[in-house]
Amino acid sequence: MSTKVATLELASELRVALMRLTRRLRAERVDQGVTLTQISVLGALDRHGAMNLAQLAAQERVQPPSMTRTTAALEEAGLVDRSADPNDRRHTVFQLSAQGRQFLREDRRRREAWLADRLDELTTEERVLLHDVAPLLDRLAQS
Amino acid sequence: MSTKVATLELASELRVALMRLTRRLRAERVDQGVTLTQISVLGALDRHGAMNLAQLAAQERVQPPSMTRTTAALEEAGLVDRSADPNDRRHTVFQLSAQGRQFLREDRRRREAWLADRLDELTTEERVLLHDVAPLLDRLAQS
DNA sequence: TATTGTTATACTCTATAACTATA
DNA sequence: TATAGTTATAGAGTATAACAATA
Repeated sequence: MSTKVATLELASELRVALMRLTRRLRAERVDQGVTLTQISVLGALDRHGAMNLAQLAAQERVQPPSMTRTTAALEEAGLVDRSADPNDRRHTVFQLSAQGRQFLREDRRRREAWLADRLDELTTEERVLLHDVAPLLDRLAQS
Repeated sequence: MSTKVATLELASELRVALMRLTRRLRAERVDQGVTLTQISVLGALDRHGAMNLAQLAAQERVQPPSMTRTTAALEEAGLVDRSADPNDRRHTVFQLSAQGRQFLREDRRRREAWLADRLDELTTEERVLLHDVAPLLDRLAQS
């Protein structure tokens, strides 16, 4: 089936492009000391409010031990607060600290500087294309 | 400027989506023992023929020491051959071995299985979108 | 001296397995 | 027993700095 072949080729092209761009992005972390993964968690807490570790791990599609590391780093940096859920003390609830909120606010102006600069060089059509494709990529990641 | 704000938001959405999907893809490596990064290098050697280490590193947008690791793993797996360039013995030329070529041939049928399955669930329009965006992502990675 | 590639070292991100605390 | 989270351990992928071999 030629449709299937096209799909396999597309999968290959797409994956290679994704890897290269992700690698490039990781090299461009703007703020030393706060990684892209950590910023992603801060953004999730900002969008969805306080969450426990399992919820954060599910949201970010990582295993709990990976999230333990990320939240530990964020807590040490003073960007999130942790508290035990009074109803079930096995749950650890994380939320943005005032400093974390401030970080996101400041970061919003300068983050993604490299990618934004590249996007500015694109045509309007290309930006529309990327805008349309972002939620699709996210859906693929969560399927 | 609202255009600039939109660009920053787009950069953020796009980056988060890229990270999640890349993470998901890395978790789905089909063939145990050969990683996605290694397959990417095999593909580059297949497309562009023999290359030295610096050329491979530039092609994959990594630093030379990173590529040294990758080629060492591929050589140990018997998937690439190395030889000294007779004209300049500082250059190490890498090429696909017969086994590496065979690996790519077999892999072509089964690789990207997870992503291909997901892509098959998409509409034709969505696949067209991804097909159009793949080279754009690659261009961004190389800019 | 300059260039190519490797080695030494370290950090990020991820995972699985085993453990602790709580329910 | 079952669940939530942490710790221990490991491996892939990346980087910079220092080095060896070759030009």
